[in-house]
Amino acid sequence: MKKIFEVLKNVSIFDNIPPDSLGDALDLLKARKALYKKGSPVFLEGSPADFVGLVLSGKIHIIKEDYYGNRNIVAEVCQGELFGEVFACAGIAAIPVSVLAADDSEVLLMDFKSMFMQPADKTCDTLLSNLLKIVANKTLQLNQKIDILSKRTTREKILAYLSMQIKACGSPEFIIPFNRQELADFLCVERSAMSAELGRMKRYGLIDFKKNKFRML
Amino acid sequence: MKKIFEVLKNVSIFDNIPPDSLGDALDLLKARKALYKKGSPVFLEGSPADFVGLVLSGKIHIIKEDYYGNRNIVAEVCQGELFGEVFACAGIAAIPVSVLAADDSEVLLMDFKSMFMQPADKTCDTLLSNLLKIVANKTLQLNQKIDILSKRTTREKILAYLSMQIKACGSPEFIIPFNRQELADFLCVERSAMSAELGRMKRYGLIDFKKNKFRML
DNA sequence: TAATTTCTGTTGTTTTTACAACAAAAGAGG
DNA sequence: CCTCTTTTGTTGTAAAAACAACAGAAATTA
Repeated sequence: MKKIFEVLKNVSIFDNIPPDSLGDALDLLKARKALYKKGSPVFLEGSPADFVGLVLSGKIHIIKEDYYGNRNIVAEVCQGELFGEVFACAGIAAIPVSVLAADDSEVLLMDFKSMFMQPADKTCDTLLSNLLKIVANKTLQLNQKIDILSKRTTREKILAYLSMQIKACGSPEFIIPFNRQELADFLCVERSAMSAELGRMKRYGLIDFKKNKFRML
Repeated sequence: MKKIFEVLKNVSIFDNIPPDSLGDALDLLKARKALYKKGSPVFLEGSPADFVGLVLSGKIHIIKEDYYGNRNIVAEVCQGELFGEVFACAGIAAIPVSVLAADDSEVLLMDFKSMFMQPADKTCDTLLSNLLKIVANKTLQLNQKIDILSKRTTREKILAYLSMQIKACGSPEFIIPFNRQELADFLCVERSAMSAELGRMKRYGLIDFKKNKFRML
């Protein structure tokens, strides 16, 4: 349990909650730990939207599949990050995505319904306002993804994604968290076409890359 | 002022705020009314993200332009709907989109910063939790847009959009709120190509339409 | 109502992508 | 080290989209 607290200290939903109130907050949220093997489902599309997950270790992918089976990685959730909170907060019945463990992962499951039923409670108040900030930021992330997807050509999508990465890590050289297939899924383009386009961009002197290490020129 | 209250009654950010507290809430938010002519800017990209708008009448478009000038209508905001709240709640400095009046519009401008500085206030509490639900739902909307944009072909994008409309209005026959150019911008495809595709889909018996009235077959 | 402007549909050409099939490279396990 | 598997890059072909240019329809205004 001590290890959990170590992770929670750095999780923004618990910002401004004093360490000695953390246990209360977890009780309030009926928190419990669960383990998932790489590739196994955390939630399947259609599950009730009551529960929210916090990644204690490992990596979680939020996946949407269309009727042709094109996978779309909506988001990658890493240690200390939340998932499912949007569905819980929006008050919908079933989640419209699947959640899979991308690595062996430990997840803290929490019940958010309880949070909305305790007005004027200080801890609840803080959780609520932290949550608002988190959800708002997630919305901005989705906006970024829309920025990428609204580009017409594969090259523009790649450039939009890479520019985004540069901004995020502050350097023109960086390591992307996807392999080629995952990147293609994220950008919603064909892997082989993307690979070809990456090759052209390298020859053309726009970018350089080796495996997952990219550099803008 | 009475007319404003009439609109606010049905606005979900003021849900569960008793009518006699509404004035207090508006004071708290430093609300003031502003008028915008069709086509004129409400906020330009780069403006500070302190203010939030509520459409009292008319119609507002949230616009993002890429460096080639392809317009992308991120959202259409109608009477009784909020805009800019995500940027204010996320705590960023400048807004990354432009906001234009799509019609002559009345807007209620509010300062959200004040809301985060009044903990344990009942009205604030309610506003906060309403806001959370709103932002979460907006996130879901963006997810829907991503669902559309992640489709590879124009036809699939059109079908995804139309299916979405059917779900939203509960009938296979409906009127879309865009003209052809706006729809193309929303779907991030070429207008003429989309028009051609619509024609093919009609001839093929997939859909029927006349002007803005569509019907799925 | 006529003139003008805006919107929509059509068509041909060029560019880009999807698709498929395969080759090369990199990794994993024995 | 070799074999097997996975990942990545390459190429040719067919399909789709972007683009451009224009014609007809609809809406607006004088």
